[in-house]
Formats: sequence, C-alpha cells, structure tokens
Amino acid sequence: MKANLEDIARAAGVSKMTVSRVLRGGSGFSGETAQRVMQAAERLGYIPNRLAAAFGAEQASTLVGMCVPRLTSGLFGHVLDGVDRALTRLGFQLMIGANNHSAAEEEAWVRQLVSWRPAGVILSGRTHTPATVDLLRKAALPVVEIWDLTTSPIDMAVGFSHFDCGVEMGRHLIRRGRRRAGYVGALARADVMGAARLDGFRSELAQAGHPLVDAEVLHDAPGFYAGYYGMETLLSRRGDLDAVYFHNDEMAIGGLAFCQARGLRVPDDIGVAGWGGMEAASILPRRLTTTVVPTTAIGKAAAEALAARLTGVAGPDVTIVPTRLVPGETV
Amino acid sequence: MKANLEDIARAAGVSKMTVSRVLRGGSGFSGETAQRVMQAAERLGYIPNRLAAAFGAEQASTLVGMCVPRLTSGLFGHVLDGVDRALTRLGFQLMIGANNHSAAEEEAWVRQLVSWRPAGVILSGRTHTPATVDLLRKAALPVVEIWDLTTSPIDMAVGFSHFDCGVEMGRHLIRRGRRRAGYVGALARADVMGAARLDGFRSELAQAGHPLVDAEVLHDAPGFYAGYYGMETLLSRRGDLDAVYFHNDEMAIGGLAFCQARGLRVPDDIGVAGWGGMEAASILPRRLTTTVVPTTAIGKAAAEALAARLTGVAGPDVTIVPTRLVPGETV
DNA sequence: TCTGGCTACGTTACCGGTAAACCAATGGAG
DNA sequence: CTCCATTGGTTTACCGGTAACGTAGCCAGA
Repeated sequence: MKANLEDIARAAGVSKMTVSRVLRGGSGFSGETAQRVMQAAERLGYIPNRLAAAFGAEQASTLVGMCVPRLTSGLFGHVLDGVDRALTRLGFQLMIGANNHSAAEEEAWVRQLVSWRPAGVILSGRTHTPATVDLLRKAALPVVEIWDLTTSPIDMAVGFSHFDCGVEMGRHLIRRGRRRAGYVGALARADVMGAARLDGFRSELAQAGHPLVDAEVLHDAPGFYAGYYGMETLLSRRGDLDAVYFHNDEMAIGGLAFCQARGLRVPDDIGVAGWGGMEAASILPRRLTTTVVPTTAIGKAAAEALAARLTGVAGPDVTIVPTRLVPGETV
Repeated sequence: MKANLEDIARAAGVSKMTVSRVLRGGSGFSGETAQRVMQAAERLGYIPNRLAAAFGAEQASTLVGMCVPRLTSGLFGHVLDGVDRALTRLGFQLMIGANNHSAAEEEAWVRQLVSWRPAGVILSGRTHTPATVDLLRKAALPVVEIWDLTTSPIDMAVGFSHFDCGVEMGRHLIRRGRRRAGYVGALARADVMGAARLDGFRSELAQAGHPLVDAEVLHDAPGFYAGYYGMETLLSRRGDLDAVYFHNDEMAIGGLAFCQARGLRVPDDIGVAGWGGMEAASILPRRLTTTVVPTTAIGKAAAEALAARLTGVAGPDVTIVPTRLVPGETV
C-alpha cells in the first residue's frame, strides 16, 4: 500500500541508499539519477517515515517538546506562537503539554516526552521535581527554561526577573504618590512567579517606608472574575487602599470592572496596576498601567537558543529579555 | 549508556520479550519474574523508546496532531486545553501546529505530521487543499475537523454552524428594535467562518426587511485594536448605524472602547454585539451581548471522538455542539 | 497412560530508514 | 602507462522494539 524507499529504488532502478541520499538532498549521485528517483517518489506518493529515520539514526530527531503552565493563558499563547513560528521555520515539530502549575504533572509529561527521543525541550518556570531534572540530564537533552530567570538553569534559560517586575511597579506606585497599596494574586502556592513579583513589590514598598497594606491571593486561575472578586474581597477588608497591584492584566481589568460597578473613580479614588501587557490593557477607556512582557520574543529566543545548541553553535546560557513598565492612566 | 530492553533482560535473567511483556503490563509471566524485571528496569533507569515501539509495531502510535488557525487566539487556547486534557488522560501526546488561516500552510504542516505516523489528526475548519485531503486519506488517518460543521467531513467533525450564529444574532438585533445594523470583521478572505457568520447575519436582516447597512472587514487579526479602528472606520462611513455586530468579542470590546472614547452611549446610541464568549465579555461595565461557544467542550469531544475511533468503537461522524446567544446589556 | 490445554517463557523475523564501508568506472597528473 | 582521486553508486549492519510462533513443563481429565 504505502511506498517506502525500497519501492522507489525498484521503480527507479537504483538502490535504497541512493534513494535516501537523493531525497535528503545529499550528494553522490548524478542529476539524471536524482530526477528518476524524484519522479518515482512522486509517482508512488511516497510519504517519508520520520519514525524510522529518527529511530534508525541515533541522531537527534526534529521533535521539540514544550510544556506551559496553562494552554488558556493569553500570554503563553503568544509565547507558544513565537516558539512555533521559529521552530517551523527551522524545520522542527512542536509537541506540547500543560502542567497546570504542577511540577508533578510536568514530570509525567517529561517522562512521556523523552520516550520520543526529542531533539530538545522547552520548559516554563524553574520549579521541577528532582526526577524531572534527572530524566533530562540522563537523556542529555538540550533544555531551555523560559519565563523566569533561574540562577542556575538546567541548561539554558530565556526570561526576566519577576522579582524586579514587582520592585519596579512598587517604585512606580510610590512615585505616583500612593502610600497604601494592596495586592491581588491568584494560583496561591502553585505559581512561584506571581509570588516572586509580590515579594519584589512588598520589599520595594517596605524600603520606601510605605509597606504593603494587605494582599489577597486567591486559589483560582488568574482571570477576569478572579480579579473582580479579589478586588471586592481586598477592599472589604481594607477600604482605605489607594492602589492595588494585580497578578496580571486580566485580573486588573476585572478589578477595574469592580471599581466601575461600585462607582470608585480610577485613578482618583484608587490606582490599579496589572502585569503582562495584554492587548486589551492598552485600549481600555483608561489605559492600564502595566508591565509589558515580550512574550513572542521569549518564544522566539527559546526556539533559537535550542536550535543553536543543536547545530553546535555555542549560544548564551542565559538570555535576559527586557520587560517594560508602561504607565497608563490607572495609576 | 542508556539502557534498553536487552540490558534489562540480561540483568533480570530473562529474554527481551518477557521484559517487553512485563513493562507493557501484559500477561504471560509470573509475579516473581515481573518483580525482577521491574526492579532491573528501575535500577538501570530505563527510558522506553516510543520511537522504536511505534516504528516496529505498525500499530498506531500515541501521537495526535492538531492544527489551529492561530495559537494566539483566546478561543482556540481553550479548545487546545480541552483537547490536551482529554488526550493526556487517554495516554496520547499532542503535536500542534498553526496554519495562520492558510490552507497551504496547513498542507505543509500535515505533510510533516503524517511522516510521524500519528494515530490521528484534528484540524480546524473545513478549508483544506486537495493535497491535504489526499494525504490524509492515503495515510488512512482518523481525522476530526472541528469548529465549523462540514456537510461532508473528511472523516469526523465536531462543531456548529457559523451561519446560524449570524442568523441568530441578526434575529436578536431585530427583536431589540435595531433597524440599521453594520458589521465589523477581520481576516478578510482568510477566515471562512467569520464570513459564514456575516452571511447568516446579512441573510436574516434582509429577510426581516432591514438589510445590513454596511460591513467593514479588515485584513488584520481580530483583536482589540482592530475592533477599535474597524468601528471608527465603519462609523465614519455610516454615522447612522444603530447596531454593530463584530467578528468576535475582542473586537467588540475594542468597538466599545471606541464608543466610550467618542462619548457614544451603548446601547442607547448604538448597540454592540460580539461572538465567541470570552470571559472578559461578561464582566465589562455593561455585559456584552454575544454568542457563547463551548470551546473546551469542542476540544474534549474532538479528542474523544478520535480515541473512540482508535479503539474501534464507532462514534458519531458529526457531533453538533450547541452555541448559546447570551443577551447582555450592550444591545 | 495418553492427550490436550494451560502457563511462562524463548526465538525469530521483521519494521524503514541511515551510517559506514566497500567497489567499479573514469579521468587527469606525473 | 601507471597511480590516485573523484564520481556514482552498492552492500551490510545496525537502531530497539513488537508480533507471531515455538516449546518445555505441568496438571487435569478421559
């Protein structure tokens, strides 16, 4: 039914090996032979078998795995897009997985992945089980950890400091005269990076002499609803806040919706800041003050770091991508 | 370096085949043997080689491919999530690709995919090149086409009628007393499904005796900005519209932002309707009138249809998932 | 006692490529 | 005229699993 190299070889009157070389565009054959082979392959509707190729030649396959926290995150959608575009251009295939912010789920996924003998892996975050790290080391896979900067990456890293994002936003709020700031987060205990931003925020405020008044870290996923209700909860405990920093833009927009619903004027009565830089944030009636993260660039850089490693070019082990605090009209 | 079945066999004092049977949880071995094998495998840090397994046994692999129009779409993020959760539970791995609304790019991706001999494929939409269809047929792959209902799916389909969505929204606007409706779309000529909604919308309005006044279909990606500027463009041409139907919720929200910026009162001066049902739509100051699409359910159904087909259970060829028009406060 | 069926394995033959080694012409340099 | 490099191939030996089939030992029932 399905043609293989042998069939083409027979049809073209050459050996299997010659067909292999022609189809992979190598050398060691005449133009005339090449044409006969190509025609035969075309005529027989040959579909290459990468399974056999990757298996037979122990050389790296063209498979790259990537694990994100959640597939529903707008930010990671852009990261994925950046990765996918770069990998496609470089001739790789992308295998994805979601770990739902759980290192154990990530381990299970990595275990599946390495059994496909991929060329490399891209992981999100720096929280991995020891078994995961062990597995990756044993498989001798190029690994890129994205999103957060790790002091000691497993292999390579592309990202930025979440702590610094928090610090910067804290400084901004202080500069804008805010003195009683709160924080609304999500994914309590599951998301290390949101926690890092909160740490940075808290530390900067404390240093400025106007420490964080209160923080509400929900267990929910960081969406609009969570922002709305987080804001409600926080303000019901502390009605005297003059600014609230959110886990991300979606939540901040939810928070803004709450303010609107309660007749709170932003930024006069209360300031609101987000994080991430989703498109909607810049088109709200009042542009949201937020930190823009170069998501697509991170994905692209991760894919290219991996590809560079695979072609033997020594790239940088750690790539720092700059985030940018964009002052809007909400604080 | 890396252990294989042979190594385990040697260590456990049995044959390769017995190891294979034990590790795959089959039968034909004693409990004592099983334990020796397991321990040896554990001790040697055995990592199975799915490449070899899928290659050797011509049986279907556990690889499933999925192609979406854009990875940055919020709606498709949820579809992907639904697919991924279901597939992971069923023991499959997900390989993804984006076609950027281009049948040619989809073909290129499918060509790559089939060379991995996957167990099945999930495609978005019903626009495929003849070569794509041919390729899939030749590979005898189970195929699920999602998102849009196809009259004659390649194999299976999970989705709904975009035309009907448009019809329903047209009816809603008429019921609300709107008589001069416009439309703002995106991805001109690339997105067949948005066009189908517009067709349905247009046809229903015409039938009601209040035909569509004007439509502005941009070439851009359907985001907030596009909605903002699309609204601006449309209203500059036709200032007398009393309602605008948007390609999706993001664009509708962009349109709302424009209204706010220009001091247009919604829904008094003008009505706004979206499509898709993003979370943000329900938390806006005025809840957006939109059609909610059960994205995650579609993904789940697609994955399960595929799995059913693979286990030999005959599932339905076409699964219709219901969309729901949710009247908000914007029209 | 013989037969048949079960359990618990072992043997053998692939799957479809690729690397590496090998070989037969051919043409040009010395 | 010989030698050697180059061109254009072929042959062989794997890669690591799995299916299919073979078989020894044991026990039950006729």
